[in-house]
Amino acid sequence: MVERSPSGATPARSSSSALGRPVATSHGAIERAAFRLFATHGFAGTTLDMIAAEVGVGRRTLFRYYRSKNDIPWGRFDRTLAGFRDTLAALPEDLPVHEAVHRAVLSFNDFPDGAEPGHRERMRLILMTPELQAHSVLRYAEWRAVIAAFVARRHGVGPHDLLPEVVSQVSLALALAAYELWLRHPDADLRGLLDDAMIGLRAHLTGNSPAGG
Amino acid sequence: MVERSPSGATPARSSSSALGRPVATSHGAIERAAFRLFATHGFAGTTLDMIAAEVGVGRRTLFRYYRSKNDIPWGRFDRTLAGFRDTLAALPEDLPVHEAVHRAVLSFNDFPDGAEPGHRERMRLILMTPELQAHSVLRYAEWRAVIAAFVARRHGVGPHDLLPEVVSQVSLALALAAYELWLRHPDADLRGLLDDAMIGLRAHLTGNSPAGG
DNA sequence: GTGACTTTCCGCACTTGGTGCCAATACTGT
DNA sequence: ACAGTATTGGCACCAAGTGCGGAAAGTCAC
Repeated sequence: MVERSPSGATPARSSSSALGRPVATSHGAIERAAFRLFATHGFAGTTLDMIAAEVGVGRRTLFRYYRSKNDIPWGRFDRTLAGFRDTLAALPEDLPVHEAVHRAVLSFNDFPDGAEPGHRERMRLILMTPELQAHSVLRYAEWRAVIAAFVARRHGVGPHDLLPEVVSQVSLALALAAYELWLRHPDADLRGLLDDAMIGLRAHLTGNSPAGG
Repeated sequence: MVERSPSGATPARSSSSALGRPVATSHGAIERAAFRLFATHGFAGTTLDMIAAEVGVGRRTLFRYYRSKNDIPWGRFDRTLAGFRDTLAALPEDLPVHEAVHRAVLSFNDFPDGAEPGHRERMRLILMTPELQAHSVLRYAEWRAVIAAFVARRHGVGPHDLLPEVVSQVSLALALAAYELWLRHPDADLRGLLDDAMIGLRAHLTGNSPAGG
Protein backbone atom coordinates (compact mmCIF):
# COMPACT_ATOMS: atom_id res chain seq x y z
CA MET A 1 0.00 0.00 0.00
CA VAL A 2 1.29 3.42 -0.91
CA GLU A 3 1.39 5.81 2.00
CA ARG A 4 -0.63 8.88 1.28
CA SER A 5 -0.17 12.30 2.70
CA PRO A 6 -2.91 13.29 5.14
CA SER A 7 -5.84 14.43 3.03
CA GLY A 8 -3.32 15.19 0.30
CA ALA A 9 -3.06 18.75 1.53
CA THR A 10 0.01 20.51 2.82
CA PRO A 11 -0.65 22.99 5.62
CA ALA A 12 -3.79 21.70 7.21
CA ARG A 13 -6.92 20.12 5.88
CA SER A 14 -8.28 21.36 2.56
CA SER A 15 -10.07 24.47 3.75
CA SER A 16 -13.50 23.76 5.19
CA SER A 17 -14.54 20.50 6.82
CA ALA A 18 -12.17 19.23 9.50
CA LEU A 19 -13.22 15.70 10.16
CA GLY A 20 -11.14 13.42 12.31
CA ARG A 21 -8.05 14.15 14.32
CA PRO A 22 -6.22 17.30 13.17
CA VAL A 23 -2.82 16.95 11.56
CA ALA A 24 0.19 17.25 13.82
CA THR A 25 2.55 18.89 11.34
CA SER A 26 2.94 19.92 7.69
CA HIS A 27 5.28 19.40 4.78
CA GLY A 28 6.72 22.83 5.34
CA ALA A 29 7.46 22.23 8.99
CA ILE A 30 9.12 18.93 8.23
CA GLU A 31 11.27 20.40 5.49
CA ARG A 32 12.38 23.32 7.62
CA ALA A 33 13.31 21.03 10.48
CA ALA A 34 15.08 18.63 8.15
CA PHE A 35 17.13 21.30 6.39
CA ARG A 36 18.10 22.75 9.74
CA LEU A 37 19.51 19.36 10.73
CA PHE A 38 21.08 18.65 7.34
CA ALA A 39 22.98 21.92 7.61
CA THR A 40 24.73 20.88 10.80
CA HIS A 41 24.92 17.09 10.55
CA GLY A 42 24.85 16.51 6.82
CA PHE A 43 22.26 14.44 5.03
CA ALA A 44 23.61 11.02 5.90
CA GLY A 45 24.35 12.09 9.45
CA THR A 46 20.75 13.04 10.07
CA THR A 47 18.52 10.15 11.05
CA LEU A 48 14.77 10.09 10.70
CA ASP A 49 14.57 9.83 14.46
CA MET A 50 16.35 13.15 14.72
CA ILE A 51 14.01 14.78 12.24
CA ALA A 52 10.97 13.35 13.96
CA ALA A 53 12.20 14.64 17.30
CA GLU A 54 12.94 18.07 15.84
CA VAL A 55 9.48 18.29 14.33
CA GLY A 56 7.97 16.95 17.54
CA VAL A 57 6.25 14.03 15.91
CA GLY A 58 6.61 10.26 15.73
CA ARG A 59 9.03 8.77 13.25
CA ARG A 60 6.21 6.76 11.78
CA THR A 61 4.35 9.94 10.93
CA LEU A 62 7.13 11.24 8.71
CA PHE A 63 6.35 8.47 6.28
CA ARG A 64 2.84 9.80 5.86
CA TYR A 65 4.26 13.04 4.51
CA TYR A 66 7.22 11.71 2.52
CA ARG A 67 7.69 8.31 1.01
CA SER A 68 11.32 8.21 2.04
CA LYS A 69 14.09 10.24 3.60
CA ASN A 70 15.39 10.96 0.10
CA ASP A 71 12.11 12.57 -0.86
CA ILE A 72 12.27 15.28 1.79
CA PRO A 73 14.74 17.58 -0.01
CA TRP A 74 12.63 17.43 -3.16
CA GLY A 75 9.66 18.91 -1.40
CA ARG A 76 6.43 18.90 -3.30
CA PHE A 77 7.90 18.40 -6.74
CA ASP A 78 4.63 17.24 -8.24
CA ARG A 79 3.32 20.78 -7.84
CA THR A 80 6.34 22.22 -9.65
CA LEU A 81 5.97 19.68 -12.40
CA ALA A 82 2.36 20.63 -13.07
CA GLY A 83 3.48 24.22 -13.58
CA PHE A 84 6.11 23.06 -16.05
CA ARG A 85 3.51 21.17 -18.03
CA ASP A 86 1.29 24.22 -18.16
CA THR A 87 4.15 26.43 -19.31
CA LEU A 88 4.81 24.18 -22.26
CA ALA A 89 1.16 23.90 -23.18
CA ALA A 90 0.74 27.68 -23.09
CA LEU A 91 3.49 28.37 -25.63
CA PRO A 92 2.32 29.43 -29.12
CA GLU A 93 1.84 26.55 -31.52
CA ASP A 94 3.87 28.20 -34.28
CA LEU A 95 7.00 28.28 -32.15
CA PRO A 96 9.57 25.76 -33.39
CA VAL A 97 9.75 22.76 -31.10
CA HIS A 98 13.35 23.27 -30.09
CA GLU A 99 12.64 26.89 -29.28
CA ALA A 100 9.57 26.00 -27.23
CA VAL A 101 11.43 23.40 -25.22
CA HIS A 102 14.33 25.72 -24.64
CA ARG A 103 12.08 28.52 -23.43
CA ALA A 104 10.14 26.22 -21.13
CA VAL A 105 13.34 24.91 -19.57
CA LEU A 106 14.55 28.47 -19.08
CA SER A 107 11.37 29.60 -17.40
CA PHE A 108 11.32 26.45 -15.30
CA ASN A 109 14.61 27.52 -13.83
CA ASP A 110 13.74 31.16 -13.53
CA PHE A 111 13.57 31.91 -9.84
CA PRO A 112 13.15 35.51 -8.77
CA ASP A 113 16.53 36.46 -7.35
CA GLY A 114 15.51 37.01 -3.77
CA ALA A 115 12.29 35.08 -3.72
CA GLU A 116 13.74 31.64 -3.21
CA PRO A 117 16.80 31.96 -1.03
CA GLY A 118 16.59 28.32 -0.02
CA HIS A 119 16.49 27.14 -3.61
CA ARG A 120 20.21 27.17 -4.07
CA GLU A 121 20.74 25.32 -0.83
CA ARG A 122 18.14 22.77 -1.83
CA MET A 123 19.72 22.24 -5.24
CA ARG A 124 23.17 22.06 -3.74
CA LEU A 125 22.02 19.34 -1.41
CA ILE A 126 20.29 17.39 -4.16
CA LEU A 127 23.11 17.70 -6.68
CA MET A 128 26.05 17.17 -4.35
CA THR A 129 24.85 14.36 -2.09
CA PRO A 130 25.49 10.98 -3.71
CA GLU A 131 22.44 9.27 -2.21
CA LEU A 132 20.27 12.10 -3.44
CA GLN A 133 21.91 12.23 -6.86
CA ALA A 134 20.93 8.65 -7.26
CA HIS A 135 17.42 9.09 -6.01
CA SER A 136 16.88 12.11 -8.22
CA VAL A 137 16.79 10.17 -11.46
CA LEU A 138 13.32 9.05 -10.49
CA ARG A 139 12.25 12.71 -10.26
CA TYR A 140 14.10 13.57 -13.45
CA ALA A 141 12.21 10.83 -15.24
CA GLU A 142 8.95 12.55 -14.45
CA TRP A 143 10.36 15.85 -15.69
CA ARG A 144 11.55 14.22 -18.89
CA ALA A 145 8.18 12.64 -19.46
CA VAL A 146 6.63 16.09 -19.60
CA ILE A 147 9.02 17.17 -22.34
CA ALA A 148 8.70 13.90 -24.22
CA ALA A 149 4.92 14.19 -24.23
CA PHE A 150 5.13 17.72 -25.61
CA VAL A 151 7.60 16.82 -28.34
CA ALA A 152 5.60 13.74 -29.25
CA ARG A 153 2.40 15.76 -29.62
CA ARG A 154 4.06 18.45 -31.72
CA HIS A 155 5.65 15.89 -34.01
CA GLY A 156 2.66 13.59 -34.13
CA VAL A 157 4.57 10.58 -32.84
CA GLY A 158 4.40 8.42 -29.73
CA PRO A 159 5.97 9.64 -26.50
CA HIS A 160 8.23 6.61 -26.45
CA ASP A 161 9.59 7.08 -29.94
CA LEU A 162 13.21 7.96 -30.43
CA LEU A 163 12.94 11.70 -31.00
CA PRO A 164 10.89 12.62 -27.93
CA GLU A 165 13.12 10.38 -25.87
CA VAL A 166 16.25 12.02 -27.26
CA VAL A 167 15.02 15.57 -26.82
CA SER A 168 13.91 15.01 -23.25
CA GLN A 169 17.12 13.24 -22.32
CA VAL A 170 19.23 15.95 -23.91
CA SER A 171 17.24 18.74 -22.29
CA LEU A 172 17.93 17.19 -18.95
CA ALA A 173 21.58 16.77 -19.86
CA LEU A 174 21.91 20.48 -20.67
CA ALA A 175 20.13 21.48 -17.50
CA LEU A 176 22.34 19.27 -15.36
CA ALA A 177 25.50 20.57 -16.98
CA ALA A 178 24.37 24.13 -16.37
CA TYR A 179 23.42 23.43 -12.78
CA GLU A 180 26.75 21.78 -12.13
CA LEU A 181 28.60 24.93 -13.14
CA TRP A 182 26.13 27.18 -11.40
CA LEU A 183 26.81 25.46 -8.11
CA ARG A 184 30.54 25.73 -8.60
CA HIS A 185 30.41 29.40 -9.55
CA PRO A 186 28.03 31.18 -7.21
CA ASP A 187 28.08 34.38 -9.23
CA ALA A 188 27.13 32.72 -12.52
CA ASP A 189 23.75 33.26 -14.10
CA LEU A 190 21.85 30.00 -14.45
CA ARG A 191 19.84 31.12 -17.47
CA GLY A 192 22.98 32.31 -19.21
CA LEU A 193 24.63 28.97 -18.54
CA LEU A 194 21.67 27.15 -20.02
CA ASP A 195 21.93 29.28 -23.15
CA ASP A 196 25.67 28.73 -23.37
CA ALA A 197 25.22 25.01 -22.93
CA MET A 198 22.89 24.84 -25.89
CA ILE A 199 25.14 27.02 -28.03
CA GLY A 200 28.13 24.92 -27.12
CA LEU A 201 26.30 21.74 -27.98
CA ARG A 202 25.25 23.07 -31.39
CA ALA A 203 28.81 24.03 -32.19
CA HIS A 204 30.07 20.68 -31.00
CA LEU A 205 27.63 18.70 -33.10
CA THR A 206 28.36 20.63 -36.26
CA GLY A 207 32.07 20.24 -35.82
CA ASN A 208 32.76 23.94 -35.22
CA SER A 209 35.08 24.86 -32.43
CA PRO A 210 33.02 26.69 -29.83
CA ALA A 211 33.63 30.35 -29.28
CA GLY A 212 34.22 30.76 -25.55
CA GLY A 213 37.24 29.28 -23.71
CA MET B 1 36.82 2.18 5.54
CA VAL B 2 36.18 1.12 1.98
CA GLU B 3 35.80 -2.61 1.59
CA ARG B 4 38.24 -3.98 -0.93
CA SER B 5 37.82 -7.01 -3.09
CA PRO B 6 40.15 -9.83 -2.08
CA SER B 7 43.50 -9.04 -3.65
CA GLY B 8 41.61 -7.01 -6.21
CA ALA B 9 41.51 -10.02 -8.51
CA THR B 10 38.44 -11.76 -9.82
CA PRO B 11 38.82 -15.53 -10.26
CA ALA B 12 41.48 -16.42 -7.80
CA ARG B 13 44.64 -14.74 -6.66
CA SER B 14 46.70 -12.94 -9.29
CA SER B 15 48.51 -15.88 -10.87
CA SER B 16 51.52 -17.00 -8.90
CA SER B 17 51.97 -16.56 -5.17
CA ALA B 18 48.99 -17.64 -3.07
CA LEU B 19 49.56 -16.34 0.40
CA GLY B 20 46.89 -16.59 3.05
CA ARG B 21 43.57 -18.34 3.00
CA PRO B 22 42.28 -19.03 -0.52
CA VAL B 23 39.23 -17.19 -1.74
CA ALA B 24 35.90 -18.91 -1.28
CA THR B 25 34.19 -17.56 -4.41
CA SER B 26 34.58 -15.11 -7.29
CA HIS B 27 32.79 -12.18 -8.85
CA GLY B 28 31.59 -14.41 -11.65
CA ALA B 29 30.13 -17.00 -9.31
CA ILE B 30 28.32 -14.36 -7.31
CA GLU B 31 26.89 -12.70 -10.39
CA ARG B 32 25.70 -15.97 -11.85
CA ALA B 33 24.01 -16.94 -8.61
CA ALA B 34 22.50 -13.49 -8.22
CA PHE B 35 21.09 -13.33 -11.75
CA ARG B 36 19.65 -16.78 -11.32
CA LEU B 37 17.75 -15.58 -8.28
CA PHE B 38 16.80 -12.23 -9.81
CA ALA B 39 15.22 -14.07 -12.71
CA THR B 40 12.80 -15.94 -10.49
CA HIS B 41 12.27 -13.60 -7.54
CA GLY B 42 13.01 -10.22 -9.06
CA PHE B 43 15.67 -7.86 -7.80
CA ALA B 44 13.82 -6.53 -4.78
CA GLY B 45 12.55 -9.99 -3.89
CA THR B 46 16.05 -11.37 -3.66
CA THR B 47 17.77 -10.80 -0.33
CA LEU B 48 21.48 -10.85 0.25
CA ASP B 49 20.95 -13.83 2.48
CA MET B 50 19.48 -15.73 -0.44
CA ILE B 51 22.40 -14.82 -2.66
CA ALA B 52 24.91 -15.75 0.01
CA ALA B 53 23.22 -19.10 0.51
CA GLU B 54 23.10 -19.74 -3.24
CA VAL B 55 26.79 -18.99 -3.58
CA GLY B 56 27.55 -21.00 -0.47
CA VAL B 57 29.25 -18.21 1.36
CA GLY B 58 28.58 -15.92 4.30
CA ARG B 59 26.53 -12.78 3.76
CA ARG B 60 29.39 -10.73 5.12
CA THR B 61 31.66 -12.02 2.39
CA LEU B 62 29.45 -10.64 -0.37
CA PHE B 63 30.37 -7.16 0.75
CA ARG B 64 34.01 -7.93 0.10
CA TYR B 65 33.24 -8.47 -3.55
CA TYR B 66 30.57 -5.81 -4.08
CA ARG B 67 30.05 -2.61 -2.17
CA SER B 68 26.30 -3.05 -2.20
CA LYS B 69 23.51 -5.18 -3.57
CA ASN B 70 22.98 -2.57 -6.27
CA ASP B 71 26.52 -3.02 -7.49
CA ILE B 72 26.14 -6.68 -8.32
CA PRO B 73 24.31 -6.22 -11.64
CA TRP B 74 26.97 -3.79 -12.78
CA GLY B 75 29.66 -6.40 -12.50
CA ARG B 76 33.21 -5.17 -12.85
CA PHE B 77 32.39 -1.89 -14.51
CA ASP B 78 35.76 -0.37 -13.66
CA ARG B 79 37.36 -2.81 -16.10
CA THR B 80 34.93 -1.81 -18.84
CA LEU B 81 35.58 1.83 -18.12
CA ALA B 82 39.32 1.44 -18.51
CA GLY B 83 38.73 0.00 -21.96
CA PHE B 84 36.56 2.95 -22.84
CA ARG B 85 39.29 5.35 -21.81
CA ASP B 86 41.80 3.50 -23.93
CA THR B 87 39.52 3.53 -26.96
CA LEU B 88 39.22 7.30 -26.78
CA ALA B 89 42.93 7.80 -26.30
CA ALA B 90 43.73 5.58 -29.27
CA LEU B 91 41.66 7.57 -31.75
CA PRO B 92 43.64 9.72 -34.21
CA GLU B 93 44.27 13.25 -33.03
CA ASP B 94 43.03 14.82 -36.23
CA LEU B 95 39.56 13.37 -35.84
CA PRO B 96 37.02 16.07 -34.94
CA VAL B 97 36.06 15.88 -31.30
CA HIS B 98 32.41 15.15 -31.90
CA GLU B 99 33.32 12.41 -34.32
CA ALA B 100 35.79 10.87 -31.89
CA VAL B 101 33.30 10.87 -29.05
CA HIS B 102 30.60 9.41 -31.24
CA ARG B 103 32.85 6.60 -32.44
CA ALA B 104 34.01 5.79 -28.95
CA VAL B 105 30.45 5.59 -27.70
CA LEU B 106 29.54 3.33 -30.60
CA SER B 107 32.43 0.98 -30.00
CA PHE B 108 31.71 0.99 -26.28
CA ASN B 109 28.33 -0.45 -27.05
CA ASP B 110 29.50 -2.81 -29.72
CA PHE B 111 28.98 -6.27 -28.35
CA PRO B 112 29.54 -9.22 -30.66
CA ASP B 113 26.08 -10.54 -31.38
CA GLY B 114 26.38 -13.91 -29.72
CA ALA B 115 29.30 -13.23 -27.46
CA GLU B 116 27.37 -11.55 -24.66
CA PRO B 117 23.99 -13.18 -24.38
CA GLY B 118 23.61 -12.01 -20.82
CA HIS B 119 24.32 -8.41 -21.72
CA ARG B 120 20.78 -7.64 -22.76
CA GLU B 121 19.41 -9.22 -19.61
CA ARG B 122 21.88 -7.27 -17.53
CA MET B 123 20.98 -4.00 -19.21
CA ARG B 124 17.31 -4.74 -18.94
CA LEU B 125 17.66 -5.29 -15.24
CA ILE B 126 19.70 -2.13 -14.76
CA LEU B 127 17.48 0.08 -16.88
CA MET B 128 14.10 -1.22 -15.80
CA THR B 129 14.52 -1.65 -12.05
CA PRO B 130 13.87 1.63 -10.24
CA GLU B 131 16.35 1.02 -7.44
CA LEU B 132 19.02 0.23 -10.00
CA GLN B 133 18.13 3.13 -12.25
CA ALA B 134 18.76 5.37 -9.31
CA HIS B 135 21.99 3.71 -8.31
CA SER B 136 23.27 3.79 -11.87
CA VAL B 137 23.83 7.53 -11.98
CA LEU B 138 26.88 6.96 -9.84
CA ARG B 139 28.27 4.64 -12.50
CA TYR B 140 27.21 6.98 -15.27
CA ALA B 141 29.11 9.77 -13.58
CA GLU B 142 32.33 7.78 -13.92
CA TRP B 143 31.56 7.14 -17.58
CA ARG B 144 30.89 10.81 -18.18
CA ALA B 145 34.09 11.79 -16.48
CA VAL B 146 36.02 9.80 -19.08
CA ILE B 147 34.37 11.71 -21.90
CA ALA B 148 34.70 15.05 -20.14
CA ALA B 149 38.41 14.47 -19.62
CA PHE B 150 38.87 13.67 -23.30
CA VAL B 151 36.93 16.70 -24.50
CA ALA B 152 38.74 18.94 -22.06
CA ARG B 153 42.14 17.77 -23.25
CA ARG B 154 41.26 18.18 -26.91
CA HIS B 155 39.91 21.68 -26.35
CA GLY B 156 42.56 22.73 -23.90
CA VAL B 157 40.12 23.54 -21.13
CA GLY B 158 39.41 22.18 -17.68
CA PRO B 159 37.37 18.99 -17.29
CA HIS B 160 34.82 20.89 -15.23
CA ASP B 161 34.25 23.65 -17.76
CA LEU B 162 30.92 23.95 -19.47
CA LEU B 163 31.71 22.31 -22.79
CA PRO B 164 33.18 19.04 -21.50
CA GLU B 165 30.35 18.85 -19.02
CA VAL B 166 27.77 19.42 -21.74
CA VAL B 167 29.27 16.95 -24.18
CA SER B 168 29.56 14.20 -21.62
CA GLN B 169 26.05 14.76 -20.32
CA VAL B 170 24.62 14.80 -23.83
CA SER B 171 26.54 11.70 -24.85
CA LEU B 172 25.01 9.89 -21.93
CA ALA B 173 21.60 11.26 -22.83
CA LEU B 174 21.85 9.91 -26.36
CA ALA B 175 23.04 6.55 -25.14
CA LEU B 176 20.21 6.26 -22.64
CA ALA B 177 17.60 7.21 -25.21
CA ALA B 178 18.97 4.60 -27.59
CA TYR B 179 19.09 1.94 -24.91
CA GLU B 180 15.54 2.68 -23.90
CA LEU B 181 14.28 1.97 -27.40
CA TRP B 182 16.57 -0.98 -27.82
CA LEU B 183 15.06 -2.66 -24.81
CA ARG B 184 11.56 -2.00 -26.03
CA HIS B 185 12.27 -3.28 -29.53
CA PRO B 186 14.29 -6.47 -29.28
CA ASP B 187 15.03 -6.59 -32.99
CA ALA B 188 16.43 -3.07 -33.17
CA ASP B 189 20.11 -2.42 -33.76
CA LEU B 190 21.67 -0.53 -30.88
CA ARG B 191 24.35 1.12 -33.00
CA GLY B 192 21.80 2.21 -35.53
CA LEU B 193 19.70 3.72 -32.79
CA LEU B 194 22.69 5.64 -31.45
CA ASP B 195 23.29 7.04 -34.93
CA ASP B 196 19.66 7.94 -35.34
CA ALA B 197 19.58 9.60 -31.96
CA MET B 198 22.43 11.88 -32.92
CA ILE B 199 20.93 12.66 -36.31
CA GLY B 200 17.60 13.43 -34.71
CA LEU B 201 19.22 15.70 -32.17
CA ARG B 202 21.08 17.64 -34.86
CA ALA B 203 17.88 18.17 -36.80
CA HIS B 204 16.05 19.20 -33.67
CA LEU B 205 18.64 21.75 -32.64
CA THR B 206 18.77 23.35 -36.07
CA GLY B 207 15.02 23.60 -36.30
CA ASN B 208 14.66 21.11 -39.15
CA SER B 209 11.94 18.53 -38.91
CA PRO B 210 13.63 15.16 -38.61
CA ALA B 211 13.38 12.74 -41.49
CA GLY B 212 12.16 9.47 -40.03
CA GLY B 213 8.73 8.97 -38.39
C1' DG C 1 -23.03 15.95 27.45
C1' DT C 2 -22.93 11.36 25.26
C1' DG C 3 -22.02 8.46 21.77
C1' DA C 4 -21.07 7.40 16.83
C1' DC C 5 -17.96 8.49 13.31
C1' DT C 6 -13.84 9.83 11.09
C1' DT C 7 -9.12 10.59 10.38
C1' DT C 8 -4.61 11.06 11.97
C1' DC C 9 -1.04 9.81 15.04
C1' DC C 10 2.32 6.73 16.67
C1' DG C 11 4.24 2.80 19.11
C1' DC C 12 5.69 -1.96 18.28
C1' DA C 13 7.54 -5.67 15.99
C1' DC C 14 9.85 -7.03 12.03
C1' DT C 15 12.62 -7.19 7.57
C1' DT C 16 16.57 -5.77 5.04
C1' DG C 17 20.82 -3.43 3.67
C1' DG C 18 25.04 -2.20 5.44
C1' DT C 19 29.25 -1.68 8.82
C1' DG C 20 32.79 -2.51 12.55
C1' DC C 21 35.09 -5.84 14.91
C1' DC C 22 37.58 -9.90 15.55
C1' DA C 23 38.41 -14.63 15.99
C1' DA C 24 38.63 -18.70 13.11
C1' DT C 25 40.34 -20.66 9.01
C1' DA C 26 43.38 -22.29 5.48
C1' DC C 27 46.79 -21.64 2.90
C1' DT C 28 52.57 -20.81 2.17
C1' DG C 29 57.05 -20.92 3.53
C1' DT C 30 60.83 -22.09 6.80
C1' DA D 1 55.73 -27.78 14.03
C1' DC D 2 55.48 -22.91 13.70
C1' DA D 3 55.26 -18.21 12.08
C1' DG D 4 53.15 -15.36 8.67
C1' DT D 5 49.35 -13.80 5.95
C1' DA D 6 45.04 -13.00 3.78
C1' DT D 7 40.33 -14.36 3.58
C1' DT D 8 36.30 -15.81 5.70
C1' DG D 9 32.24 -15.22 8.30
C1' DG D 10 29.82 -14.88 12.68
C1' DC D 11 28.05 -11.38 15.97
C1' DA D 12 26.35 -7.19 17.37
C1' DC D 13 24.59 -3.17 15.86
C1' DC D 14 22.53 0.90 13.22
C1' DA D 15 19.21 2.98 10.11
C1' DA D 16 15.52 2.89 6.61
C1' DG D 17 11.19 1.29 5.70
C1' DT D 18 6.56 -1.47 6.30
C1' DG D 19 2.36 -3.71 8.34
C1' DC D 20 -0.64 -3.60 12.03
C1' DG D 21 -3.62 -1.92 15.32
C1' DG D 22 -5.01 0.73 18.99
C1' DA D 23 -4.96 5.43 21.06
C1' DA D 24 -5.94 10.19 20.33
C1' DA D 25 -8.58 14.08 18.92
C1' DG D 26 -11.41 16.21 16.46
C1' DT D 27 -16.83 16.77 14.22
C1' DC D 28 -21.56 15.90 14.12
C1' DA D 29 -26.21 14.25 15.51
C1' DC D 30 -29.14 13.85 19.23
